[in-house]
Amino acid sequence: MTQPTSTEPRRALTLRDVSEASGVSEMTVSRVLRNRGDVSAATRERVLQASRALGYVPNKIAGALASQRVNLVGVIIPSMSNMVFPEVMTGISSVLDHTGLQPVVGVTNYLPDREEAVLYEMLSWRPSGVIIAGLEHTAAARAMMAQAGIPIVEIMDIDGQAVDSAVGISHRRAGRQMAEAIIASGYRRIAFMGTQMPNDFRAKKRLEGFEEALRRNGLALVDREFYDGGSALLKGREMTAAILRRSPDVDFLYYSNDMIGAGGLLYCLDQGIDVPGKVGLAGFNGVELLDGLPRRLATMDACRREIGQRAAQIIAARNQTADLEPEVVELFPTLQPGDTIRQF
Amino acid sequence: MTQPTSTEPRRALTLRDVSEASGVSEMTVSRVLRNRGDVSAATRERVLQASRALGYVPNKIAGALASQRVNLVGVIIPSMSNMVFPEVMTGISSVLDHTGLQPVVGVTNYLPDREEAVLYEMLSWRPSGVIIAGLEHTAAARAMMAQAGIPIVEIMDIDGQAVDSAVGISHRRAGRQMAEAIIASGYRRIAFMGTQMPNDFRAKKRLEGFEEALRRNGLALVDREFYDGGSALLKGREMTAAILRRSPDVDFLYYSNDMIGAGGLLYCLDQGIDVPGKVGLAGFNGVELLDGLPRRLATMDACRREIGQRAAQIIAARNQTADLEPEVVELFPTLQPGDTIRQF
DNA sequence: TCGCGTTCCGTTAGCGGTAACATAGCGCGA
DNA sequence: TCGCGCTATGTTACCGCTAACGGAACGCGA
Repeated sequence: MTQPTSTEPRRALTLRDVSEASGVSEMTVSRVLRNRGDVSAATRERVLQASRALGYVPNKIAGALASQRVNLVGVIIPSMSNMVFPEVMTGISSVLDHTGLQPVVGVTNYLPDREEAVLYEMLSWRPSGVIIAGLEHTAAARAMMAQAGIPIVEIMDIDGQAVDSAVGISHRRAGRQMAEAIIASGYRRIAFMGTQMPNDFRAKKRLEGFEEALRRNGLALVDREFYDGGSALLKGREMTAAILRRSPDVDFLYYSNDMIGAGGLLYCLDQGIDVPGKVGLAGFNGVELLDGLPRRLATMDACRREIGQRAAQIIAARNQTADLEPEVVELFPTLQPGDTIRQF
Repeated sequence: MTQPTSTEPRRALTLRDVSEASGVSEMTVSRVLRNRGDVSAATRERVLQASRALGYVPNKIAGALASQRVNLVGVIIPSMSNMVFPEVMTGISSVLDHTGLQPVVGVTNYLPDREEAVLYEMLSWRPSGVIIAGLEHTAAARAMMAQAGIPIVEIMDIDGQAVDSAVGISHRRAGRQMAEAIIASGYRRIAFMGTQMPNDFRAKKRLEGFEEALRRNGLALVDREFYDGGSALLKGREMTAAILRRSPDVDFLYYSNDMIGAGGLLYCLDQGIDVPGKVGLAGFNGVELLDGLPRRLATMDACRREIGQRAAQIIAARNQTADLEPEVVELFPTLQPGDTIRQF
């Protein structure tokens, strides 16, 4: 037996090293390490011991090239820092963990060009599937996905045309529903606050649905405010202050996400404003943060975890059974009225 | 020119396809696509056109195997959902973006065995480096990192022995500092709230440093409370309520993270408790969430972004220049007293 | 004893790129 | 005109592993 040489990593170990150390062919070592094919218990043990003793780590690059199989699933999302995608990731992982597939994350910062670049980079690793947020992509990105020959699942949104499969909610409908609930509770002078980001298509669709429902009821937004960057909670406070100063007669504040909604809520409570009597508030997403607020903000959960799970299931299924049809899965968010909408 | 066959992805394209379409050798195509070696402007253009027309995406698996170079950096962190690691990721990306290196994230959920598995999986892709949170790992994980022959940077913490390089702060010292500031402000009956997690070594070290400083001043914690799971903001409220009920004479609440600290602060304000007169509060991390709170929680920023940047810089430098020495970089968090510690 | 199916393991030929070297063609000074 | 040194391109030999097939050794029923 050679020296363990724990301090000298020099050349990376290969199957050949393990094969020599255990006196069998490389192929047999490969079989043992992948649990594939018949190997006697005795040799298996011998190989495993040699492998462990040497500290051998298989080279998946070579393996993937030879077998034409990669156990990676690309996940492309716009951001990691806003509470919503981490939960999607949790859903994805919870399903993938049982399948031998592994998620690899890429972040686009809501930039279409960056999305295209990340996608290109991912596809160049020949993953078993791709999960990507949204239905809006550059033409080139769309073409790449169509050509890739692997399952693609577009998540979060279903208001549009999917390249392949899709799992999400209708943000337009979500906006509409919230507007209807607000109107039904008797509010009439409604203002909106949201992000500046031109590429947050889902927020945009929610607002469209919201305004459409207002219009159908003979109403329109009385004021609106946008922000970008910075602490969302703080921005929520600031925008709310600005709106209430500018339009003191508003009776409802609709926020495009819970974080700024929470900021707005804290501001209103600070100011001693009667919530939901004088002013009602609502956000979107159903983040667990809200559970700790002094009053529960009205919101709609976006089914984030389930979206992740369903998307991962589609990839996994398509990977096991070829020729499955693309599918579009619509989920339905539930409205959580909380304590910031008047109840009758 | 053959049909574009936009609907028929069948067999994946290879260099050969592009080579045939453009009438040059595969090697030349490879050179063009990697911008390496001399190629005449004319052929370069021809190759690029053919490549684009076909929608060719290089196979990095084959490329990596042949060149023995992989532009990936493994990043192994315990969680994505607690505000702290996303910012580390931002720091890492901001540096790596300029280097051609790409981060690949793995999440361990604070489980050592899972960390070992994730590390094994990552190393099997032969990355150019690994950034991993913490200094505590299984023996096998430690051995793998020592053997890997690539730069390894352990981040967040420097209270311990690094395998290779490290970038972080001393959590023990951070705890000590906070305790000293609290004591200096005249608080004496101090309680602690934190996570249950036995594997959050950094939180544990902060508490150790904190208690040590108390001891040196003839003090000890008068009460403590632990939680796990659930909405941190809510847990902060609940634990704070429990402590104040159980030990009504406490005059300071030290939280192991800002999120539960924020929950505690909201609770105290709800209850009309005089903060910081009757009760002072402090957290840890310096999350931007705090900016939106009605009162600014005392905290210490953990240098998260800078940790990510420095770690990425080390990997990038080691990748360019072989034989650089391992380094341990200590960063120094600053105490932000906010509005929840008495000032004289 | 023969034949045949099992079990177990080895051999061969790539996977799709790239490093390293080979070579063709050209300009240009002696 | 020759030959040298470029530049632009092609050829060859892998990288480390696995699919597919081959074959030895053995057991067992006829």
